[in-house]
Amino acid sequence: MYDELKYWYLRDHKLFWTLSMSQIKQLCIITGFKKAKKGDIIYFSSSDLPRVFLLKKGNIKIVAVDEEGNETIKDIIQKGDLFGELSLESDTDSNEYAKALTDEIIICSFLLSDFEELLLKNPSLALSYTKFVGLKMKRIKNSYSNLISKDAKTRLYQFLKDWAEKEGKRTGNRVVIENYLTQNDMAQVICTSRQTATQLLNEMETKGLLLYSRKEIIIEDITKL
Amino acid sequence: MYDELKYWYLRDHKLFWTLSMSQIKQLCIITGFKKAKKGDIIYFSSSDLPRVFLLKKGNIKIVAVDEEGNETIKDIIQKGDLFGELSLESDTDSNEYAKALTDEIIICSFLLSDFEELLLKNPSLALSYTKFVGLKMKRIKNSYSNLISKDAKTRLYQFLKDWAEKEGKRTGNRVVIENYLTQNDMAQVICTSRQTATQLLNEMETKGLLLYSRKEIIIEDITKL
DNA sequence: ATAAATTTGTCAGCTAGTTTACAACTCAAG
DNA sequence: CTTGAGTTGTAAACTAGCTGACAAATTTAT
Repeated sequence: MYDELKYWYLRDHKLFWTLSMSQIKQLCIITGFKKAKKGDIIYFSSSDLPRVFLLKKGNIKIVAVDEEGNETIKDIIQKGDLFGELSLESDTDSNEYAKALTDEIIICSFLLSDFEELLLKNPSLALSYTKFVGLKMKRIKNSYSNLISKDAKTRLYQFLKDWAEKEGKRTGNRVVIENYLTQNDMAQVICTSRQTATQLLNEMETKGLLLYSRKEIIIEDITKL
Repeated sequence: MYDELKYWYLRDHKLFWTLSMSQIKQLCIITGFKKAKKGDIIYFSSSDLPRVFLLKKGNIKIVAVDEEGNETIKDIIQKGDLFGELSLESDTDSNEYAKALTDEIIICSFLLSDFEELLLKNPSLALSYTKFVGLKMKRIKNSYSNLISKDAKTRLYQFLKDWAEKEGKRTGNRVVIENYLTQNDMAQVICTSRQTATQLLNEMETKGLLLYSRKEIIIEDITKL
C-alpha cells in the first residue's frame, strides 16, 4: 500500500506519463516524505544529499535569507510542482528555507543521483525533463522581464491573472482564489513595497474589480483585469 | 574538409565533450552556416523550422521588438554560446532578430528535431544538456535578481566585472575589454536609461577606475570595482 | 478573555532614475 | 573634405514608488 502510494505520486506527474506503470514500479526512487502544517518551516539541510522535491499537497514559499538577514521570497510552490535542484547541480551556498502557507502540506522527495540514473536509463524521460526545465526557464524569463519593464500596477494585475488561472475556481467570468498569501507576500513576489501593494489592492476593490479578504480573493470579472 | 569543420565546431563545445569523435562524426546534425558583418541584421525566420544556433565567432545581440516598435535587448551572445530554442519548444509569437556587433560573425545551426533525436540516442548528452540549461537558468535568475534588488550603479559595476571576466584580457589587475557595445546597449542590458549609464561611466572615469572609448574599455584595477 | 503578534490602511516626505531636450563629438561614406 | 547618421555629454523638470511612522483591524497564543 505504502509503495503503491509512492508510485502513484510519480505517476500523477505529467513528467512521468511517458513511462509505463511497470517501469515506474521498477524505479522506486522516492526516498523521503514530509508533512507539515501552516507556518511550519521546512529546512533543506545543505549537509544532506541534493534532492528533487515534489509538492503533493498545499502551498509553500521558498524564502532566501541574505547576509544581513533580509528575507526575500524566491518562489511560491503550488500543488504538483517539482522543485529543488532542477538544474541537476547542487546549490551549495544559498541559505534557503521553505515555509508552509496552507494547513496540510505533503512533500515527497528523491535523491538527485537516483533521478540522474533514471534519466540515463530512459532517454525519452530525459528529453521530457529537458523540455520541462526549458519551459520553466522560459516562464522565469517572462516573469522577470515583466518585473523589469512593467510598472507595479501591471505586475499586480498580471500576478492576479496568473494566480487565478492556475488555482482559481472559475464560474463564468467570476473567479475565486483561496488566499494563502499576505499582502506582504504578494508585494515581494511582484517586487514592490507592501504599502504599494496594499494601495493597489484597495484601489482595485474600490473600482469593484475584486473582493479581498484574508481567506479568499474574489475577482468579479476576470476579463476586466 | 568542410565536414571536418562541422564536426570540429561541435567537438569544440563543452556540451559535446561526452561524445567520442566517431560518435560526433555520425551525427552530422549541422545543417546551416551563416556569416555576417558588423551591423548586419540576422533574422530568424519564424516560418523556418526551429533551430538551435551556435555562435562560433564574434558577438551579436538579440533584440526583441514589441507591438509599439520599441526595441529591447534580450541577450548579448558571445563566442561559443549556444542560443535559440534552448527550451526545445518553438517560440511562435516573439518578434526577434539578431544584430552583429563585431566585424566577422560565424553562426552555425542545426534543426531542433535533429537535436532531439540525438538526445534520445545519447542519454548522457541529454543529461549534460539539461545541466547546461539548468546552469543557464541559474545565471539568468542571478542576473535578474541583481537587476531587481540592486541600484543602477551596482548593476553597471557587476556588468563590467562579469564582462571583464568573460572576455577581458588581464595583465595583473589591469583588464582590457574589446568594446563592441554602445553606452545605449549597456544601458539596456542593465536596464537603465542611456543617460544614467553615461553619467555613471563618466563618474567612473573621473574616479580613475576605468578608461572608456568606443574601441575598448580599460579597467585599471579590477579589484577596485 | 486578554495580551501579544501579525496584518492591513494611510499619509507625507524623499530620492533614484526617467524623460525631454539640446549640444558636441566621432566616424564612415560619398 | 563634407555630410549626415550615430553616439556621447549635460542639465532641468518630473514622477513612480520607497521609507518611515503610526493607527486600526484581525488573528493567535496564553
